[in-house]
Amino acid sequence: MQSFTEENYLKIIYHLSENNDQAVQTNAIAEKMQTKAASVTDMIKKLADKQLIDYKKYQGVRLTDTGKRAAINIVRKHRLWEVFLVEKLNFKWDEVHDIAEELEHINSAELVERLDEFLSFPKNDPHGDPIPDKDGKFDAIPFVKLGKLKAGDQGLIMGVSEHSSAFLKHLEKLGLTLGKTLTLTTITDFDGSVEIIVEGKKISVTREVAKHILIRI
Amino acid sequence: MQSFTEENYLKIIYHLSENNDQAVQTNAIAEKMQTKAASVTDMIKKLADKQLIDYKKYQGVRLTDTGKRAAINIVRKHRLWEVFLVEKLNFKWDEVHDIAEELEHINSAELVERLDEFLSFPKNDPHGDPIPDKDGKFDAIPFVKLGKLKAGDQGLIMGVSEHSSAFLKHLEKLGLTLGKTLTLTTITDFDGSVEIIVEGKKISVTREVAKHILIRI
DNA sequence: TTATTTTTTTAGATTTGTCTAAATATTTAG
DNA sequence: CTAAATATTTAGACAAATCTAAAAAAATAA
Ligand SMILES: [Mn+2]
Ligand SMILES: [Mn+2]
Ligand SMILES: [Mn+2]
Ligand SMILES: [Mn+2]
Repeated sequence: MQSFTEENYLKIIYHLSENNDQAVQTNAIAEKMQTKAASVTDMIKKLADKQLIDYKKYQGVRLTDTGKRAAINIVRKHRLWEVFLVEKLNFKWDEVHDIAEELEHINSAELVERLDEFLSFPKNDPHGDPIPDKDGKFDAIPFVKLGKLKAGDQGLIMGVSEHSSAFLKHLEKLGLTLGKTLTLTTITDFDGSVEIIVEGKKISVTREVAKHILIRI
Repeated sequence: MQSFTEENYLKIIYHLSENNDQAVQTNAIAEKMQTKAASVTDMIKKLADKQLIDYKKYQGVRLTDTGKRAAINIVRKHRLWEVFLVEKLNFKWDEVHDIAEELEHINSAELVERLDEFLSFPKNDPHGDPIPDKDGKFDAIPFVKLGKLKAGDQGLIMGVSEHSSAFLKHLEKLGLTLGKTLTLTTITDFDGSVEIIVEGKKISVTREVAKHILIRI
């Protein structure tokens, strides 16, 4: 079994290598963990000793199969707890992340399976992210970022790539929640902001925001 | 905020002083914490520095008001999570304690209040123990231990004073679960075991078991 | 291809919670 | 009331996770 800290490192390494199979750099981990590179090097050695990552000095790290399985299990728990908090305890989607950061470390396979069942085996969490099944399998639905759409394109909001409370509250206020259909009308060259229509209403969205909205066409 | 370890010490000190207002001894804490007396002395000093306990060398410890409030809040969380596990996730009463030992440290006042509401503000946990409310208040229902009843006495099983899985499974097998009515027919002088009638069936219960069954007459 | 910048690692300390062994205080028994 | 037994504390050490400062390697630029 891993400590909380080890689990957090594994999860962060997993997320950093999720969308590209490069080795993950010490500094990237340090930034996400909000710690110093020297501390990361220490922990990296420990995880390598435990065969949870492959590591060669100065070459960055990669999760081993065992490490990846452990990381995905933590992600699974995180997302299931988020569903629980939103669906059963009526939290809003911007309120659940920090609590799930704690709950994801609770250690009971039986608990996770029963929670999954209690929630009727949800496929996605409140932010649209896929929930891995017991065996770590999940299908990543393909998406395009709103910022990459062209004028006239139409699509469905299926997720976000930024999970801060501030960002999620902002989307909520704009009415840009999961499942909503939108049409892109104009792209402003000047500042990269986009005009969209959602439920008949015209909305302007800055480039920074558009970058983090995931669309299925 | 306290560390997990500090919280566990507070909870144990609370339970050790629950039924008598004596100061709690170092060795008693050490036994419950499954650690050494020297370690307890170290932690005691730390908790005293934080004004969570009153401590004079060689004199044992007492919770301060702040310490007691913190301890009761942990107990509240423990018991609410146990209700959740039994009522919502269909765990048995002998399976929930260890998981609740972890869940009780999750840190979110909002979560606790919403969980309480989700469970319809339960008054007792699956073992009959009272659940303190938000302000730490609860009423301890008076009870007599089965081992102290006299022949002919009748009563209701309202709790247990031993929470090991082995003990709870044993009770379950005997049909001695919360809410059952029983009548004591005979006390055996020889070994202190008692004969009882539950739902028409005659059962013999050893002294050791009878000592841990709480009865309301 | 050298020099500069960036990244990573090492060395040595610190904090938290624990331990063993030894010293000291308190309680119990004779 | 003294001696023995028990309970508690101190001293000194250790493992985990972190830090700062300095050294070393790698990447980038001139
Ligand atoms: Mn999250
Ligand atoms: Mn999420
Ligand atoms: Mn319990
Ligand atoms: Mn209980």
